[in-house]
Amino acid sequence: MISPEEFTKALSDQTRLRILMLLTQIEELCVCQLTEALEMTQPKISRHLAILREKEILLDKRQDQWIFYRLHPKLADWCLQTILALASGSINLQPYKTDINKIKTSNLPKSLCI
Amino acid sequence: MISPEEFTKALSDQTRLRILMLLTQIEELCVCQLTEALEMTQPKISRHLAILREKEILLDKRQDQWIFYRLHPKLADWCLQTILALASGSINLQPYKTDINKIKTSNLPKSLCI
DNA sequence: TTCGCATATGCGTCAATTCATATATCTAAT
DNA sequence: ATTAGATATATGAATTGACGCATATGCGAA
Repeated sequence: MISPEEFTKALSDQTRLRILMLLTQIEELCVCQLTEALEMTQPKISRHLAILREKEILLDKRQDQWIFYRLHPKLADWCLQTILALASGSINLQPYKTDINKIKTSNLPKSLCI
Repeated sequence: MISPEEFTKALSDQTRLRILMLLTQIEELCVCQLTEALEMTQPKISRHLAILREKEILLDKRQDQWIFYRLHPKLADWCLQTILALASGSINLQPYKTDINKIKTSNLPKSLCI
């Protein structure tokens, strides 16, 4: 079980916050969607995802050629409540607000388009 | 107004978390009480208090020879909710649990004893 | 097997953070 | 004004953290 200190350290980076805030609004996202929405290099996104995955804050799953990330379904309740409280303060601020809009207006990975 | 990123950075240190968790349980505490309960040097406690004070997460008030700290009464609701969510996951864990017991069994600053 | 796409990791560097120690400041009391 | 107690700040060493770039891995298609 993650400690409060490890948890807050995992949240104490804007890139990781932006990823987490998006995942409170949109159930799952693949690396390429995050790379596009946050306008960052793929290795940078991937490295931050690895930190959140190793702490079991996010869960990854491969689907075809993409790897999708979502909030870990077994996340402790206090962790989820913390993330949701941060989201309530973030989603109307930049850059978080714009991130969400970008994701919602962007295309899904090809194979998921019907 | 503090940004989500600044706020999570302010929480991402065990000493600062221990101070904050105590202040969710006990309305106000002076520096010497914190120094004693956390068993840390006074400059170390003072430096971490300064970080929380500069971010307006804590408010200080002088009373006689002591300076008391408490959660800032104008703290944004999402900040308070975040701190309370962390507290719900922390107060039964070490070292947070023991910190609270130490404070409750320790003496108050002299002038406050009736 | 080889190619191409999506994602992950290794490494060197630079910036930020923390700590211990020493010292300064502030207040109250003498 | 001096002293003592409480708290704050400055400094420098050591650690940690994030980044860019290059490269590796994993998988499906040809």
